[in-house]
Amino acid sequence: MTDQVDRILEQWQKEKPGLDVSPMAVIGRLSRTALNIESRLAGTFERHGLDASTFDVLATLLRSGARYWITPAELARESMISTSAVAQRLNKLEARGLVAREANPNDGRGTLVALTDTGKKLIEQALPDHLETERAILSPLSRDEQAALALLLGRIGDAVV
Amino acid sequence: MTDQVDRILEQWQKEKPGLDVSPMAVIGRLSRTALNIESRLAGTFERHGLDASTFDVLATLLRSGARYWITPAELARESMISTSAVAQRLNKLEARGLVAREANPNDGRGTLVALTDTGKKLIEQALPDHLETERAILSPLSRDEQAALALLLGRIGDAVV
DNA sequence: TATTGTTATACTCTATAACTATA
DNA sequence: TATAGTTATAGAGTATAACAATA
Repeated sequence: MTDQVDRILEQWQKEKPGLDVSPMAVIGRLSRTALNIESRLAGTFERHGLDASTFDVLATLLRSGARYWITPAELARESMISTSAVAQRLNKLEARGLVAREANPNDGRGTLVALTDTGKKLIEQALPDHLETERAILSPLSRDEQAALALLLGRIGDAVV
Repeated sequence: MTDQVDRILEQWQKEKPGLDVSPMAVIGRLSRTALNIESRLAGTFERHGLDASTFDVLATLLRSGARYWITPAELARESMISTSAVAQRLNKLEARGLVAREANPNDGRGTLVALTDTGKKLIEQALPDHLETERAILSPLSRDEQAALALLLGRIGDAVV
């Protein structure tokens, strides 16, 4: 049962016999798995008229509490993008009537963002479908194996971040 | 030892208590880890005047055998992008003198691509540095743990692809 | 002066479609 | 007709820098 990464490792082995390319086995699979997952999730998003970055914003707003408003700066931090990218995402979402912007009463320079009723309805419809896709992706692994995977990834993440 | 993903899960737990968001623990960490790794690898590439896609092409050429030429179609397959994207990548690499294109003697329609001496030198310098970065990223895990991680990722990949 | 947020701008990357040349 | 590869084009997404308003 060889996969694409196995073939690549064999090529390296043949071409550069002295080189220890074993890290590629792990990181190569990680990258390719992430890419594959991304494209599978994209299918679910599309069924709801969303894409990954739109879902990201709406989900962040939903989980931050239906009755709260959050600032563009917080959104930027959550999504690891610039505040300018956030402004441009919000422009689109606002045009579609999915989010609303209001002046921040505590800071005249600021803005607060929240889901509209339409936006809330949309993300609440998409979320269970999204989770179902994630569950399907992970289904080849037992619960314990999923937990082990999360733990190993967390150990790398701690060091990387 | 809570991380970003833990915080997100707690938010969901609070806001949607009935919802089983456990798949997010795994897939969220996988996505974020992949992103972090990507940005760390980018640093190494940059030190050699490369980026991920450039490295990708040069490494594919190197491991396919120094004395062989490969077709743009093969490059597209390896990198999972369109042949048009390959042509545009090759234009840049050719302009920098890192790859050479020649007519395919066996097929008048075709092109064959190979590393130039300069390109070979560059990728052979970058490769050990790249592997060192990958090793550093994986260093929090023992050899066995790295193997276990690769295996778990492979099990997901098999199902996804 | 520093900070929040938006916009103007430019850049990078990509895929689709049109095109050339050959099979 | 089908295929290999390139180019022209347009679209998506981003960040940097400039800007306005307020702290």
